[in-house]
Amino acid sequence: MNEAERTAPAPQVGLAAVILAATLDDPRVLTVPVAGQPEGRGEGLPAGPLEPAHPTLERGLRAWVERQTGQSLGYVEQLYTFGDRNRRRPDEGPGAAGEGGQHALSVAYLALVREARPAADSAWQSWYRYFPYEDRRAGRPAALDAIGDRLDAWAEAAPDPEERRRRSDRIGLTFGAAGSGWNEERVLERYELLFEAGLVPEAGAEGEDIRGLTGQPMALDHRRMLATALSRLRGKIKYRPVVFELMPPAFTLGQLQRVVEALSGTLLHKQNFRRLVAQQGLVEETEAVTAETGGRPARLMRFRREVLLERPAPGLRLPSSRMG
Amino acid sequence: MNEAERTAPAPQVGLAAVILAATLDDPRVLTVPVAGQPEGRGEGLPAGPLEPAHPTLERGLRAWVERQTGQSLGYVEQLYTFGDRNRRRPDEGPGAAGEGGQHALSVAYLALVREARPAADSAWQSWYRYFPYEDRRAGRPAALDAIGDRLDAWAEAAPDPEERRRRSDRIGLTFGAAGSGWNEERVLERYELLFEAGLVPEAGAEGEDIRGLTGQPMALDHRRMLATALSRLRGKIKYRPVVFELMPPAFTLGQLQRVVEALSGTLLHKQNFRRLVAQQGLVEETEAVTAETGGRPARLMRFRREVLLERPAPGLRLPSSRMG
DNA sequence: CGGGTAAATACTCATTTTGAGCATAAATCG
DNA sequence: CGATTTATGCTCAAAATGAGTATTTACCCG
Repeated sequence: MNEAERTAPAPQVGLAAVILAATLDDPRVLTVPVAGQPEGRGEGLPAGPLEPAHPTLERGLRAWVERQTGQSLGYVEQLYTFGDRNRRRPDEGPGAAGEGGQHALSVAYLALVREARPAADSAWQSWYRYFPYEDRRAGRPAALDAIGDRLDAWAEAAPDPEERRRRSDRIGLTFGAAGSGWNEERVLERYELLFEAGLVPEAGAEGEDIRGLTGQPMALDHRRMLATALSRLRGKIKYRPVVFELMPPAFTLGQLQRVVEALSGTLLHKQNFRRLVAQQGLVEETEAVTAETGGRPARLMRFRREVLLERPAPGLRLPSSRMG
Repeated sequence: MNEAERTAPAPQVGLAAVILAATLDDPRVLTVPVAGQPEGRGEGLPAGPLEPAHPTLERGLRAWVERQTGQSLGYVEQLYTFGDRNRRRPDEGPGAAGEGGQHALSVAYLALVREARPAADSAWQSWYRYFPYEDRRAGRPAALDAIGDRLDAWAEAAPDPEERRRRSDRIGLTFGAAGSGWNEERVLERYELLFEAGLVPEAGAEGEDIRGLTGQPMALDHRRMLATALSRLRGKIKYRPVVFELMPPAFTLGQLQRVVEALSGTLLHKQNFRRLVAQQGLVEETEAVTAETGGRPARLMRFRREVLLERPAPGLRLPSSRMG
């Protein structure tokens, strides 16, 4: 049920799904167990080969997901197509698939769902389990210091000065150096950098401590797919009202903000956030209020679907960071 | 040399390239002749099957392009993976590949190049040849009236009122109805709509006049790939400095603006455009000036590559429209 | 060789859009 | 009741935008 078998004489085409949901404080990803993986890398994404019976790629994907997790998908978009040889471990060399051997492709999809009822073997996991350093809601994660040190060491170890400079520029660019700050969209670039620097188990890193730093690995190249999905979602949220795919039909502005913060991994200025949402016309009030939020009861809102027909590119332009 | 042969028992994986360049007033796409196509649809994109000898998808693509056109590629990014069954003509039904038959996938890439020396059989064509209604630099194209009429007729012809409303909402959304204006990024959505409405030869439309309205068709689903590329490029130009991949090493701000206008299909306010470029720190002056622009000589500028390391998301946020 | 034309470039100005706070309201908890 | 917590309303300065006006410096033309 995964793309591990890569020996057939024709290109193997696999389908994989990054299925995301969000509770108030945790963005979630749906995982399934993957057999035959190295120790500690048994978590993976729902996936399966493209079969002749599948009418389209997307329909094939939905079928696999439903079969493996029982989850039916609403919003789905294609993410990226990964070729296996891109993602060979440095120490593996040409390896199993061999030079001139067969290709294996994975077409990865992003899906956003509301309900999070795990079924069969599947389980919802916080995605910060896989990218702990991406969550800055409680401030800059301490692990970033250690990561920075290791990355710097990697840069220093470059064969020539030219390459050294390239590496440290790249570190600055992706992890935010002096001057330029943290860009929450660069999830994939950060993961790729860690991979190239050999700081993730997928790239051969050993030791338990590495998981504390760079997060839990996944089967095959699934963590890379997840990173791709987070980059896409964190970017898209700004110019398309996709968050609402993750929200219940009625919600408070506070809850909406919590979810956006959970996705982006940063905190937002509350008053400005609600001003933005309001003036964008993204939501409308319902008559109901809820007292479940702790303090003063909040008005329940609903997504205004009409906005899709009105504004050119409605999204949540994440009003500044910091501040509760 | 194209993905026409779709009978093998394993998924056929093809690679296709949308290679774009820009002269001052024309954005260009590199085309090659494709054999065995219906009358008038012999133009296509460089493409070829993924072969075992290709180390990665992207390298395979570069090899095909070089072989077919002699063009070597610089900037390349993956665009989208198309499954063939998505794109079956309504009148064809299950057709050749057959229910339960084999899939054919095409992984399409976008490439941006500077020089435009056509080689072998290839030819550079203005992309507005394929999407004439996308060029608004000389004002709203007159053809849009006729297109609008035909689309409205299609909406009217919907089987039920529900569907009719959906269709006309969609027309308004993509082609710009009252209220919401034209969004230059929706190239793909517009093409898809024309396809579904049967207003392009690829969807079975007959008659010479249709080309005057909706543009020249291409082989297979290549026009769809081109539309995908334009959507991507028109969007990306706003938040990444990709235009410079199309510019010579030194250029004037006027030339830069002409290219951006050519890509986006709209005119920009000159003074604001240069203010934007300047304050974004995207370019720096060279010592040279050129008198080749007509009036007062202009300073030659060059792209500041360092900006990639500084600003989070530098791009050209297209300062307003209208106005020379 | 002086006037007309075409760009390029420099500034101005009113509006909007941001980023940051302050202040008040309405619940719950001890 | 007073402290705490979240929701909501409003203000204000700084920065970004949209739309012009004005000036400079070529070339072209007779």
